[in-house]
Amino acid sequence: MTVTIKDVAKLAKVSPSTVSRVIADNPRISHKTKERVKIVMDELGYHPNFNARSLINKSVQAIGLVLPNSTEKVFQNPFFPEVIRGISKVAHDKEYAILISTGETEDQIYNEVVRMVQGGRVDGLILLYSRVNDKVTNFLIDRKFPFTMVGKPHVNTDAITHVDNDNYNAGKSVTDFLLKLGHRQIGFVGGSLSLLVTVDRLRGYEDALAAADVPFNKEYIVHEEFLREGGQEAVKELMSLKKRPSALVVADDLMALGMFNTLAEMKIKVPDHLSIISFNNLLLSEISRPPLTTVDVNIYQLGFQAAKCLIEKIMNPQEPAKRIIVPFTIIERNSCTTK
Amino acid sequence: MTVTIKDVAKLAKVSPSTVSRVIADNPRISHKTKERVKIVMDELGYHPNFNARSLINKSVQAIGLVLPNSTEKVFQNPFFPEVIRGISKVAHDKEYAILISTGETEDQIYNEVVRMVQGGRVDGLILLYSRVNDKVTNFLIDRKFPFTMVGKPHVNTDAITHVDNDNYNAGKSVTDFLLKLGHRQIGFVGGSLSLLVTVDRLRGYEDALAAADVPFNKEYIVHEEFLREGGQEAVKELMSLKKRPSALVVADDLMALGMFNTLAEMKIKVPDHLSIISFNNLLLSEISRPPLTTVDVNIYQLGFQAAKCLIEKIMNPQEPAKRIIVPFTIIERNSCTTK
DNA sequence: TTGTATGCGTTATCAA
DNA sequence: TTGATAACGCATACAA
Repeated sequence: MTVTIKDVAKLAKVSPSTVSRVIADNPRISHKTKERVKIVMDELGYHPNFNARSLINKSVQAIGLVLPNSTEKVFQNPFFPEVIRGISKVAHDKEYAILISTGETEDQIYNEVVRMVQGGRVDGLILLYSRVNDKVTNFLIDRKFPFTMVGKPHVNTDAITHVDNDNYNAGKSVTDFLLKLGHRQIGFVGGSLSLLVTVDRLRGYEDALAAADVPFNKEYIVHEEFLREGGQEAVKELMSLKKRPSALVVADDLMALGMFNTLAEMKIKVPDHLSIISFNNLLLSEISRPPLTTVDVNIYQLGFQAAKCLIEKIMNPQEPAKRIIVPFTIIERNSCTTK
Repeated sequence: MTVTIKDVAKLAKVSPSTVSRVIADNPRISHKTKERVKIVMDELGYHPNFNARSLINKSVQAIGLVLPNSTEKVFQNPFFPEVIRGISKVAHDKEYAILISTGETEDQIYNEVVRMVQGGRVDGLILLYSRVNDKVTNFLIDRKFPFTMVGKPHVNTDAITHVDNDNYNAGKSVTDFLLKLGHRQIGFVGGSLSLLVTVDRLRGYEDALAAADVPFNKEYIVHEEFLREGGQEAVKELMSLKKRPSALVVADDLMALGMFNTLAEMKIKVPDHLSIISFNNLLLSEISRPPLTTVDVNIYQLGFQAAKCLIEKIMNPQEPAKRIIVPFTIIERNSCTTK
């Protein structure tokens, strides 16, 4: 059916190994036969079989992306396409294929990863999240399988190459920003506490409050999914408090956006009645009404660097673990005002 | 290094073929040995090697997605993540992996596809575009390789399974919509004419004008990329005409959004001075100012159906070619008004 | 510089 | 019900 190395060999009147060497551009093959074989390859439309090759090389020239969740949910948030843009850039340059996980639950994803790795489907993985006690991470460490992480590892931080923002300081800066505007009732809307990004930013938030002698109020802390619905839930909760916050730190632009609808229904105006600062600087943060004051975390770079490090690691297993901190910037728009 | 079928065989005191049969759940193996082998597999942490298996099966349980362009560009438009959401849903259900193309130019993408196909990296492909004289399409037809298309094939329409909107009627409906509002100077901003979606909608637009006895004005037709910049270019061009259009049909929400900035600079108000109706009903069309009147083309379904058909085709090569038309709906918001 | 033989991990065929 | 053997397509050690 498909044309193999043998077909080429036969027609070129050489042995299969010679053809194989021509493909690998082995220097010990005469220029003449190289040419001849190449012509036959073209003629026959020969292309090497990846699976056969991988079987020997133990390399498939592919990297896998592990999402925190089902693609279905995750791709609702423009954060992920944007990381993938960065990843894809280097994958393409280095001629690696990209495989994406599709599992829906944590367990499904774990099993998928195990199959990918053990089955030899990928040479390395990028984890697009960092979670406490993550089975996937533990498995990969255990197997000594090459991977990098967007975010900060829960444990073995120094042994795992990862690309992250300084989320502690980001959380702090953002809170300081609101404090400077005169706010004292500042709410914090994060993702799950099992996500390290939440933990770090929350710590920054707490420390900023403490430094300003603002008492910490547990009721002001809410955790929800990084989706519009998450923002809606969060704001409902916070705005039903007897003492409403006057400003909010929100972990994601999409959540902030979700809040807008709910707040409108409640006749609460942003920023007049409630200041909101969020994270990610997605396109939508620029076009929303009001435009969001947000933290640009440089998503593209996050992906780009993670992919770059991964491929380095794959090509050279001795490559030491790295930590890369991508800088963030507060983009001031119109969702915050003085208290 | 990795544990193979032979290791399991040895420890379970059976032959490798028996182990293989246990994996395949072959009925001719006694329940007893099946259990024994399974225990050993667990013990050793055995997982089948995908590449070896594919070598024989000629099936890799993976589908490839071919983007019209570099991931870098394409993922700026939320259309694609949304199609992928639909695709991913069925891929996951059927246990297929997803590979995405990363090529930047048409030629690079073509070569990538050839390598994917000939190299046996995927069992089938989904083309996320439809283009005139597309090398990729021709190659796949020629090779009789399973693929489906989101969009309408340029040629061999009946022989290629594809999922599309009725873009002719969509273009017509949208133009009628503007005509009913009293507009006569209606501009059309599409993507490249090599994209069939543009061609179809343009025909609908023209026919609607003709039916309403509105003269067709060539100057009112502009073609740009499906990006914000594309919208900006287009609107600059159209608004520099001596006789400006009073309404625009725009091929994509993101383009429409791009127009907003430029129009603001020009002190042209939407919809007061210019009505805009666009396509796709992306999230951003809902939050933009003003919210966009747009056509919901049901992107998720487009992807979902394309994936479903592809996998059917892979599992049964006899499966006849299908055409699936996903319905569209005009979502009226506030970017259009009467003339 | 080139060819032969062997093996990668699995499945399928044939025998037992 | 199970085992031995060949084959999938390619790469490499060893020979020539």
